[in-house]
Amino acid sequence: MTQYSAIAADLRRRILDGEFAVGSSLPSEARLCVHYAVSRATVRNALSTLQARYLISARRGRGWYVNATEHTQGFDHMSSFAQWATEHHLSAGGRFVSRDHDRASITELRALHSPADQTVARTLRLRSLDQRWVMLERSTWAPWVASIVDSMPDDIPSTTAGLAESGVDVVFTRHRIEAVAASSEDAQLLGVRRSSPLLMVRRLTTARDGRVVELGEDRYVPGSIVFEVTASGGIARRGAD
Amino acid sequence: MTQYSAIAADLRRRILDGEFAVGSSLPSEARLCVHYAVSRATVRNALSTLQARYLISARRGRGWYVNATEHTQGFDHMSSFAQWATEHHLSAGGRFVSRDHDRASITELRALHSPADQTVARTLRLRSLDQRWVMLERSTWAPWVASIVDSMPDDIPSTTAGLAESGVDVVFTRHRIEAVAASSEDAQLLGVRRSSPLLMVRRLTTARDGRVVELGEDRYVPGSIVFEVTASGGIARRGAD
DNA sequence: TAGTGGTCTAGACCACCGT
DNA sequence: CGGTGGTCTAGACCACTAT
Repeated sequence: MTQYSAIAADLRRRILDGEFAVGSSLPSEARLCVHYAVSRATVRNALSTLQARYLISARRGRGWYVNATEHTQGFDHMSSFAQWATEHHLSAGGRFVSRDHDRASITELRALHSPADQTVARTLRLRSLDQRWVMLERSTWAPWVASIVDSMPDDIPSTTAGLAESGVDVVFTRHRIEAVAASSEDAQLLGVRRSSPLLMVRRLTTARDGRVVELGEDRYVPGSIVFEVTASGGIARRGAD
Repeated sequence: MTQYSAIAADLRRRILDGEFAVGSSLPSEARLCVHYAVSRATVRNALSTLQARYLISARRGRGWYVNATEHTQGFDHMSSFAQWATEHHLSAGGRFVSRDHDRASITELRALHSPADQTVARTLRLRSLDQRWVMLERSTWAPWVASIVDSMPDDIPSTTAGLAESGVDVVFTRHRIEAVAASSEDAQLLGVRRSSPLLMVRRLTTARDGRVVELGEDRYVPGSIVFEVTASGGIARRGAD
């Protein structure tokens, strides 16, 4: 435990305990330096971590103010389905419904940054949360990871963890969120009515070296998972660029 | 322009120009200090701003690596519908369909942090993007802003801007994203079929002093707007807590 | 072992805010 | 004006990574 993270945790606790109410200001950085007996840089490091989570915000010449009493998990911390579940003390499961190899479509090739005439792996996977099927995951895997995906057991709980074991670190994901009507296949596998609303998340995951790993399309049963985002409004609160 | 933001901008330009490819490493912090003739703290401040945008990430003992060449707009920059539209060079419109005063429900009172037996303002508003109706906005306004909302013209393009003119700065918004089926009313106003899928965003907006301003529920026509999030994966890349 | 990023110190000057 | 946060310096020691 570093000093600044201990200070951040303590300040967070004091906010949750009500010592610093929403809308009120924190002690000045100088006072915090004295109180925690550290340098100003360390105090600012602690405050920055709370600011990054939108718990507090600073006003030049005035002080640090409390935005919220709750720590809300934003997309910052969203990674893989399984990782997310673990962090929330839920058990994530998965089962491959089908795995095939196929020629990539032109759209896919462009998205995968792959040369023409490549064979990709296509998978359909049911995913559960606490033993309840809540999501259907359709993935197209880039040729260079297809064999790794092939070798995974049918009930692997996390493909991201499986890839990591093979030395493929997923570091970057872009999510696009939309709403769609359930297809017949969706409805049957997820146990919902046809054309009932599903939350669809299109993902593009990238490895550390920049290569595209997977094109994913997840369809969630409404109510099973809520995507939550906390954002500070106003204009350009972040310092730079 | 501060030094660190200038350095961040320069590094970003060099990444975009291809001098540092995706997956490759940046010069070490020490080299960057020499190159830009600044102290290490300044270099790290610059790198942090790029890291916050998921453009680069660090590996202890190894160096800084380029994640992506693109700057992707995430929810960090999401504020009000109108502000978002303006930033994307789209024209946002709005029209109040109804405005009423009503007793707050118990759920609403708790969410608004309001004492019992308060009268809230309830509004239903159609919102357009480039002259197309794409969203239906149901809002419950806290008692202390109800009169401000009452005084707004029917076709006000941005209630957030209207509130700001009255001295109410919205600084904090929590979004919860789900999928729902269109009700009869939704279908009629948005021009879609009943029970067709809509993207629903529940919002809680808060003023600078911590008071809750609005409870909102937005329903988007699919395809009109895509919510996009870019996130770095891996395990707890952020320092603390 | 040499080089890297992660953390920390003890100062400094500045722009901005309220009085 | 005094107090606040924003930026910056010139060091230091540590944990981790590669060779």
